Amino acid sequence: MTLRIYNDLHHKKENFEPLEPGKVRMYVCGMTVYDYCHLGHARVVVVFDVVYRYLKARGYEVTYVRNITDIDDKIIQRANEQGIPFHQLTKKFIDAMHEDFDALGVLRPTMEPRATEHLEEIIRMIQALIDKGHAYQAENGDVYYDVRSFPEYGKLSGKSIDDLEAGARVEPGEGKRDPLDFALWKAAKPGEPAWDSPWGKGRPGWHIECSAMSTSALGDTFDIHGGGADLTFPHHENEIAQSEGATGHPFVRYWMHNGFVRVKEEKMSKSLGNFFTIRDILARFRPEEVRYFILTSHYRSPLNYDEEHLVNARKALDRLYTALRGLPQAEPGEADKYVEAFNAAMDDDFNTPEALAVLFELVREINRVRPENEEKAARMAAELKRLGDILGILQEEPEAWLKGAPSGSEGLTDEQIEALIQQRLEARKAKNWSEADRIRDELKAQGIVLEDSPQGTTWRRE
RNA sequence: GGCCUGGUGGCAGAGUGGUUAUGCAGCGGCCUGCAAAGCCGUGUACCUCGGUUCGACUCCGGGCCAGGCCUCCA
Repeated sequence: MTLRIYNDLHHKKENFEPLEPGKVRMYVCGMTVYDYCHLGHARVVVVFDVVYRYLKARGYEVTYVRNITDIDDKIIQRANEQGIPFHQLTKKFIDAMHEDFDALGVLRPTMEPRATEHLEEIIRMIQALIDKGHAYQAENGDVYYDVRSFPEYGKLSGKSIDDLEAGARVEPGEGKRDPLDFALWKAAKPGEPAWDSPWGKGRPGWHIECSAMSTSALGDTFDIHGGGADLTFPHHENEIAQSEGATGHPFVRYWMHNGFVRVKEEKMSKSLGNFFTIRDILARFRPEEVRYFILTSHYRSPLNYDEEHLVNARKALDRLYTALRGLPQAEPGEADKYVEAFNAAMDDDFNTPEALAVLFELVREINRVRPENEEKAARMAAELKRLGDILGILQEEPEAWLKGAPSGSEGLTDEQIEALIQQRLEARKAKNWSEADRIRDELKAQGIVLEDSPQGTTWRRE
């Protein structure tokens, strides 16, 4: 079977063939760290975390690079507002970002390069662009990319230079030869953080850092470049112009962009102010619920944020964990049909909704088999858990999950619940059904669901 | 204005030229002291108008609607 990936460069699914057999080099645009991450950021990192996990599960050796933009206009502005050095601000939000992503079960990338630690590569690439006639220094000291010098400009976003030209704005005092030209190096203004360069003190533009860090880590040409769909233009278009202009080699083989998170049919974004930070959401929902919710829609489709959907995610996960509950440890097996279907779904451009559907089909089979053949059910359950791991779910102890309370909730302790269950057991022995039902109703009112079986009574929080 | 996505059942959300998505919710049954969980069964669907086809939700064209990019944005 062949893995197929929707390549945004050609607007179609293509067979995935890495540059070097058995190895995958992948770069994803990470965060600009001037604030807490919101659900839109969570989607990018979860989506590409699943890509990373699946490629590894498929046997590839994956080098996964996700950068951190730790110097830019917004960072400087925010640091000035707070009266602190910019690196103090970025440290705070890098730490917060790691906390959030770790909570969501996102594996750390192979490398997390920061712009401020790669000035040398950035400067070298800008110099190469100047040497090859793709860039120039303007009178104000800034260095700009000469878009007209790169005939293929627009090939990723499907825009023509002339169309862009019509709508382009010219900011006064920028010194660009052409309104479409973009800054590679920004000359320092008084009081701004600055680094030495052949063009005087200044700092790198946003686009060049990704080109420099990706190619220095992964080579002139690498396999996958990902990011949010809003980066297609101009960020990724500019990356292509910079990297191919500087190296003379093709830059990226497969471009992948994930769709937006929406709130009431509108893009969730900082500028619209309709965003929910990851930590806001994790105060009310468990990380795995958020992760599951993200994976219920295909990565290129829009994802509508709504608390009801998180509640639904919880119920769906309950069903998966219920199938795992109470089965002995076993080696994965007896589920080849489902494993094949799962892989087929993932091979089809990482179709996680389809892959999840396969998991539920496997669950039904486990529940059917369990009464007759617990050993077999256990092997199938182990397979379910292994597949879940590829999506980054189902790794908790089923009992712990099912008894787990939603974040931030209060209520009865486990001990109080167990005590009430004991009381009810006594009542049931005495066939005092009304008392038994009273206790069960009382617990139900507290969000505790009891389940009687021949093996005894189990409970869970709903 | 230019360019790009998408419009599926009560909700969410895949997919396919003629056959059950899946989850939640609903309904009937089994199980249960009664429930819950689970299992079995079941209903509601493919924006609109044309076209291609033996046959289209699925392909093509128009329309309507929604979202996005064209400026920082994951």
